[in-house]
Amino acid sequence: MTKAGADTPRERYRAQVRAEITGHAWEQIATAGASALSLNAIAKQMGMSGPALYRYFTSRDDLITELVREAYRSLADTLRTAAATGADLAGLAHALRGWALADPQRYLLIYGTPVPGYRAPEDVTAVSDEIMTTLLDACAALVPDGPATPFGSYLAEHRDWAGGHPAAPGALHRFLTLWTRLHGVLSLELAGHFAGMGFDPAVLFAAELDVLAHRP
Amino acid sequence: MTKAGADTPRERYRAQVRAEITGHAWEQIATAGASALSLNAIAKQMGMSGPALYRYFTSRDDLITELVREAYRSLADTLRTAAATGADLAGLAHALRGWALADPQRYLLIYGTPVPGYRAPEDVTAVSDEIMTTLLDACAALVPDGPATPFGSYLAEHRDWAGGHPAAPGALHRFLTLWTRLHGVLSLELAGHFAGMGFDPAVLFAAELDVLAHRP
DNA sequence: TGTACATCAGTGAACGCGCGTTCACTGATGTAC
DNA sequence: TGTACATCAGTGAACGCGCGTTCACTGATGTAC
Repeated sequence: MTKAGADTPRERYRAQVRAEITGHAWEQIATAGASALSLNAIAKQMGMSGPALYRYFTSRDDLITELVREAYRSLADTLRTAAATGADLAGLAHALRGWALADPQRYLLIYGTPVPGYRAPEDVTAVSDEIMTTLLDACAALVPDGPATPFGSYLAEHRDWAGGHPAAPGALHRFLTLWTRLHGVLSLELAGHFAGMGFDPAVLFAAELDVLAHRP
Repeated sequence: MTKAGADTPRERYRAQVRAEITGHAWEQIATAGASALSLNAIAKQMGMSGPALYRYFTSRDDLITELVREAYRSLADTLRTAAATGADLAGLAHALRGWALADPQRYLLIYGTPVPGYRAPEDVTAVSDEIMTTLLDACAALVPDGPATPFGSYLAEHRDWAGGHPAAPGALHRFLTLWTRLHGVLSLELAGHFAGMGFDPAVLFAAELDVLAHRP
């Protein structure tokens, strides 16, 4: 067969080198941002010639795609693990914040300004959905449910994105505001826009989360 | 004298060419993002040789700085004009949204993922403060004022950023949540993260704004 | 009003750089009998 | 266990490209007497 899951020495070696490449790629992104990612620079760091990387990634875009996949996968795992160990909505939110602060450029790679001309591959939508579902579950588990709101009713009629999730309108509303509000605080913080303002972004984050845990 | 404000034909010509350069720069940014900005490409578009632009900007970073300045200036003017014609907080928010949607990359240039290695110049903070002040004024003008909140009290003790603005704690809280919440919705919308979700981002924006107009 | 001079916008050649990517190749690793 | 062959990781040279930036220059525009 020699298919995807095979575990020959060569396969293992390939996987290891691929991991080493993405490792250096993440370092590079953390330092200089995604637009500065260079295959040749990575090769140099690894003590290899540039063309060698083409054994592992068919192009620069292919490597970026892998990084995007890894980022989504990592966030989804982080949230799923937190949920599995009993975290409620607030716990998930703090897990999200921790994940974002651990590597700002990784967060910004998927939720920041899109790389111009780059289009995310199809298969990340599944992982992206997993992230949403985990958060949506936590919203639905909250009692009391969010009160009936005009926007909640509107969402109940535009819930295709929820993929058949049986969440009540209040939960849908809560999820969307959670997502956008936390992202608002996080992205401004990561971009340095609170620098020198004299308050702790963590307190603002907690305040926004506190509101969300009680009313949408 | 022949100082800054002079209006000789040559000065006017210089100003005009500078404006033409930034015009093409904005087009380029709107198409391919800030990281793809190229002096040579702009020169080609204008039918000039590359080095000619160095008569007008000392470097690529200098041009980007000018664009950042223009963006802040433009947003500050938009909000100030709206406020001067009687717009309340909701009116300002809609002006902000209109400004952002008119040129997404312009919004993202100042509020999106920072260009790696680029540091904004000192003198934009004044314009940035003007933007904040306009919004803070509108928050302070709202009645009833926001209720006393733990975060409001916290901000009252960490209000250096408000630059001596006589806003009550509730107004400070309201301003910060306004900023982060609207940015959260706007930036995700501009980055295309709501694409295919089946609801209208404008409705979400309006819902968030509606909450803010009544309680923080 | 006309001439002499200074200013300055724009050119073209050049420098050095790093990029993504291709290609024909070497040499080591694994497989089949 | 040993030999013949196939696979495949990695190299080095090369291609074409566009970038930011410098420099010595030409020629037009403005200024001073």
